[in-house]
Amino acid sequence: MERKSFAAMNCSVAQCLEVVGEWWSVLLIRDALLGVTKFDDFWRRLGISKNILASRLNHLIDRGVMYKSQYSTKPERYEYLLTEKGRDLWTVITAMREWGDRYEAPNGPPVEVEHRSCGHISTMIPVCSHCGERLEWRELKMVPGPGATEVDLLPKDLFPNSHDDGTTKAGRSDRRVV
Amino acid sequence: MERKSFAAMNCSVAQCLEVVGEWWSVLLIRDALLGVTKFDDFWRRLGISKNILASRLNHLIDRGVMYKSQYSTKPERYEYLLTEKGRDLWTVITAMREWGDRYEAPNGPPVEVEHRSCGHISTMIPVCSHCGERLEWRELKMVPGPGATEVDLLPKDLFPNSHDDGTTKAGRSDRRVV
DNA sequence: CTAATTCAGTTGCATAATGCAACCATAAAG
DNA sequence: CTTTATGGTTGCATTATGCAACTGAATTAG
Repeated sequence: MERKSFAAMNCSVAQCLEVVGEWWSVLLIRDALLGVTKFDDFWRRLGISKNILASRLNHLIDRGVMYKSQYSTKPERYEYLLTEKGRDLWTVITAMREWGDRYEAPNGPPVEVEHRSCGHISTMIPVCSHCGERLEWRELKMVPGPGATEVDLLPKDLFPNSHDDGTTKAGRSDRRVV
Repeated sequence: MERKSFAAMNCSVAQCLEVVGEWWSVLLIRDALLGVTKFDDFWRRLGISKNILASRLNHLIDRGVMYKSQYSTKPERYEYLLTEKGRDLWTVITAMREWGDRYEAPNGPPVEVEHRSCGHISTMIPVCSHCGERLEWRELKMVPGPGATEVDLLPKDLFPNSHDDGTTKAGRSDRRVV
């Protein structure tokens, strides 16, 4: 009875969790984004067990989020660096940090962000890639994308364009959208 | 030897994980954002064990992310709804979904987002709350905020303003920033 | 009127996942 | 020559997770 994997779900959120959803993984990415690279530094900063740390780092490497780079030959030593795929998780980490700042930081944000190019403290405002207006949750409507498979079992009217007439793009399958 | 808690870390990312970092929690929020409200619907859509589901829902309620609302009196039944605190996690979920779309969706995004007010498929562009320019990770500089405590053990030059002269805002403690 | 179904869980048990501490190995430092 | 720094591995104890069976109240089917 191993822990159930999210890999079979046809959902990008689930796929993201499959990569960074384990305990500690997000904090490793956070620290890596701050510039931490060495096994011992991760270990000391986080207070994580060494076996778990090794396991997480290897998983992140397997999934292409980090890679090992040799920084010493005599005692053969490697540092752990983020790939572009890993660095692109900064939006996820930043969204989490800002949510935590708003709801779980009674003494105020422990860390703030300065936008170098304008020199001011900054938060991340989400705007629409098409019209540039600020995005609000209620303005968003989920629709099936090119990778969609089935749409049954979804709450009614979330996908009003699909009447389940059998003409779903990718045909029938045992997979589920979202 | 229980699973180590992140609660003692003075970091908003860790606090967020403390609320939604457990296995399944993020998928529950995702489905709740899609309009799923009933115990059985979560169970069927996710394939989660009922005991885990009950435990996660109660945790989310304890942390103020969801609440129970009675929708039937005769068989006393409740639905699970997101609070504003919970709905505000949409940025985190969306950032995860877009990352998954980019790196873990070989057949294309299973779900896309339409921006109702402009009518087009949209992605979330992060812009600076001060200058409105698009934010890039390399343009961001982490600085201690009002809730900062200690800054030792941090990678050098990440907090160049603090020379650890003992005048840190909140004084000495065993806590660590970030 | 009885049986099956729906909804919302709870309980028991087996198997992973996690945490701790001890240990290993190389090289540099004192 | 012993200690320290770095980067792990191994063993064992404790949690967390998953599965299936069960409870219980009310509604629906036959």
